[in-house]
Amino acid sequence: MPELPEVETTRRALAPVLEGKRLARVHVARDRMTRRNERTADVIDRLTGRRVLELGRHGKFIVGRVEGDLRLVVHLGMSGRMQIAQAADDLAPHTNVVFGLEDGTEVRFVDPRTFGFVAVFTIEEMARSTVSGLGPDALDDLPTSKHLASVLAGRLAPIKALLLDQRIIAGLGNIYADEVLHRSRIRPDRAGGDLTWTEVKRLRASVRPVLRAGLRHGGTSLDDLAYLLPDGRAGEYVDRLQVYGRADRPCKTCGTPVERVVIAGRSSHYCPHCQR
DNA sequence: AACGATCCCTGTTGGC
DNA sequence: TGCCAACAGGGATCGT
Repeated sequence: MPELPEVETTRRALAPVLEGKRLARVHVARDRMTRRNERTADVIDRLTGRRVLELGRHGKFIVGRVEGDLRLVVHLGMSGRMQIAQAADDLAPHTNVVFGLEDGTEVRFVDPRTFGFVAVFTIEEMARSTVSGLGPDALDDLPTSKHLASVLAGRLAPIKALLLDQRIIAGLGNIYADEVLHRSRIRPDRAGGDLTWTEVKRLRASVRPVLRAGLRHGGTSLDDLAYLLPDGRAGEYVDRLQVYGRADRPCKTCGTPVERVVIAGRSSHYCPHCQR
């Protein structure tokens, strides 16, 4: 599932291919992918002939600067992945958007479930979009424990749900939220406002190590149909997951069977012995 | 305001 | 064995 480590891995692979290059041709095979713009033609017309100046990221959103004060916003959704290919190469199934460069290189957005999207915004549109409502980036701009404690104070929602709220911290998804909570030794169903100061500090201290570990291993590929690296390789962090997807299997720390519960409509995995 | 539920979408999985 | 319902999940939206 593309979360911060997968998105950052993707961004790092695409940056040298796209930065400074002119988009000669933009093809959209599924209109749903451009639903954040009024019309598909807006995406195509605004990008065609313009150069991508810089490729950045905020949480799970890839945000590129494009000539003409435009922003290219890409979200991989849950099944999206980018491919770097040549124009003559066969198209993979569900290739929904193609960015063609002048030298024949193509960046292809493959997304079977179409939860991902491509948008091109003006600065004004950007300010009205959800991207501007994102909380600080979980890796590059992680809030202090103090700030985190003040945001969590009084909140009754389970900490797992709050970690998934992109307005609080941007970048954690279902997998890494579970992993962060395991490293923090905090049960996912604890009310956010009930965490002690010590627990908030432990939580804060766990976020970046977990994300960096994911990043080091190219992210998490649960199966080869969902997220893959732009070169086609699978992310290998899946082998190092402590709890996510490991229901009824032994906790790697203590051997207690991992439990699976549903919190805020998402499956949550935790060790009932390590996490209190 | 905060929080939970529902929907979107399609490949995969589990049950009968 | 074969079919179909259930499931997975990020984010938008809606109801309470």
